[in-house]
Amino acid sequence: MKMTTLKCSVKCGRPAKGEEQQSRDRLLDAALQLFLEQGYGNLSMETIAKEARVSLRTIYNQFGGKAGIFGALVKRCSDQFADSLADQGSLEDTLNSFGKKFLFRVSRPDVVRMRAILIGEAMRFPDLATEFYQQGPGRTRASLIELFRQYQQTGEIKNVPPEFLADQYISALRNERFQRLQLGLEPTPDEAEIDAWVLQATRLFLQGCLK
Amino acid sequence: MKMTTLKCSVKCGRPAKGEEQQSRDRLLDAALQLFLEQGYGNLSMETIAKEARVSLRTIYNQFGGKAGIFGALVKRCSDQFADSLADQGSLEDTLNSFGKKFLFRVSRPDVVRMRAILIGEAMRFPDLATEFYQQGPGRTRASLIELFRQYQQTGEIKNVPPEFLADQYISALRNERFQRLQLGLEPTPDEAEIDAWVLQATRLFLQGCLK
DNA sequence: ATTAAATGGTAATACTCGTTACCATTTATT
DNA sequence: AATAAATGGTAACGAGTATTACCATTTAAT
Repeated sequence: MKMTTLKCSVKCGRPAKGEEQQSRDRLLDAALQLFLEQGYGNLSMETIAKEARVSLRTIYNQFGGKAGIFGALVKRCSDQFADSLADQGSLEDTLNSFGKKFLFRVSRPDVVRMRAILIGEAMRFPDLATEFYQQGPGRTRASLIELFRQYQQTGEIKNVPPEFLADQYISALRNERFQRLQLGLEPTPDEAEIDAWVLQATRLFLQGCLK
Repeated sequence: MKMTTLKCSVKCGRPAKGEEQQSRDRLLDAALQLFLEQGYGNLSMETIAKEARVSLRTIYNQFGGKAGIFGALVKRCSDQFADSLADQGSLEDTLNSFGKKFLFRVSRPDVVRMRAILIGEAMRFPDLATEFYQQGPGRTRASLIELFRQYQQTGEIKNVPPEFLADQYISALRNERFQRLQLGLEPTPDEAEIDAWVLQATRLFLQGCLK
C-alpha cells in the first residue's frame, strides 16, 4: 500500500452513469446564468468552473472551449421558441393569442439579455446569430407568413406580400418599447401590461389609425 | 551643450494652437472606425494610439481612459440625430418624408454597429445607453408624439395615446427586417429599397391590413 | 527668459484570462 | 483483474492589456 497525498478533497474520478447528464446540465445552467450576468468577454472560464463545481478540464473535454459552451447555450435557448399558433376563430383573436405568447417570451429578462450578447458579439460569431434567428424568430415568422397567406385567400385582408405582413406584425408587437428594453432603459413588463400592449397593437395593425 | 539621444523621431512636444483640435479630431475619427470594426472589448488602447498616430499618454490626458473615449464617441454620434419633421401637407406625405430620412439614417452600417456595441455593453455603461437614447431616438420620438397629437385634435386619426402611436410608427418603420440587420443577417438596404419599404409601412400603419 | 503644459516614445507595472499539463482518483469497459 | 476513460485540483504557460512612469522635446504662458 502506497502513501497517497489527497488531491481530490471532495469527489473526483470518472462519473457514474446517472451523474453524467446531471453534471452537464448543472454546468450549462450555471454557465447560462453567468453569461447573462457578465456578458461574453467579461466572464472567465475559471468563474464558470467554480460556480458549476466542475473542473476546467471537464469544460474543455465536453465543449472544447469558451466559444463551444456559448454555442451550446445559444442552441439550447433557441430551441425553446417552437410554438404553433392555435386558430382561435377570428383573425384578431388568433393574432392576439399568438402575440401574447410571443411577446411574453421575448421580453423575459434572460431572453433580452441573450439577444443583447448575441448582437454585441455577432461579428465574432456570425454562424451563431444565423442559427439563433433561424431556430427562433425565423420559425415564428414562417408560421405567421402561412397564416396571412391563408387569410388572403379568403379575401379578408389586403393583397400585400405576406412576408411583409409578418415582418410588420412582429415589429408591431415588439414596439419601440422593446428597443428601450433591449437598451436596459425600461423594466420588464408584466403579463397585464403585455396583454394591453398586444390588444392595442393588433387592433392598430388590423384597422390602421385613420378614423 | 549636452549630448541628447533622439527620442522623438517624428514630431513631439506641446502642440501648436491650430494642431490641437486637429489632433483631437483625428484621434476620435480613428477610434470610432476601430471601435466599429473590433467592438469595445477587443480593441486595445495601443491600437488606437498607433492608428491615430498619437501617444498613449495623450489619450489618457484628453479622455481619461478607454471608457472615456468611448463615451465621447457615443455623444458625438448621437448628436447627429437632430432633425425636425417638415410638414408636407397631408399626414401620409409628412410621415413618408420623415420615415425615409429616419430609416436611412438608422440603417447605415456604422449606426447599426454602434447600436450593437451599445446594446452589448449596456450593462457595463448604463448611463451611456440612457444618454444615447435620449439624445438620439428620444428626440425623434418626441417630435412624432407632438405630430400625432396635432392630427388627433383635427380629428383625422383615432383617439389612442399619441405616445403609443409614435412607438408603433417607429417600430413599423424599423420592421422585423431591422432586427435581422442588427444581427448581421441582411445586407444594408439602399435608398430605393428604403423608399418602397417606407411607403408600404406608412400605408399599412394608416389604413390597417383589413379590406 | 523662464516656467508650465502638453506631447512622443519606450518601458514597466500589474494584472487577467484561455488553454494545457500533470497527478491521483474513481468508474466503465473488456 | 487490467486497461481505458473521465474527473478534480493545482499549477504553469503564454499572450494580451489597461494604466502609469520617465525622459527628451516642443510650444504656450507669464
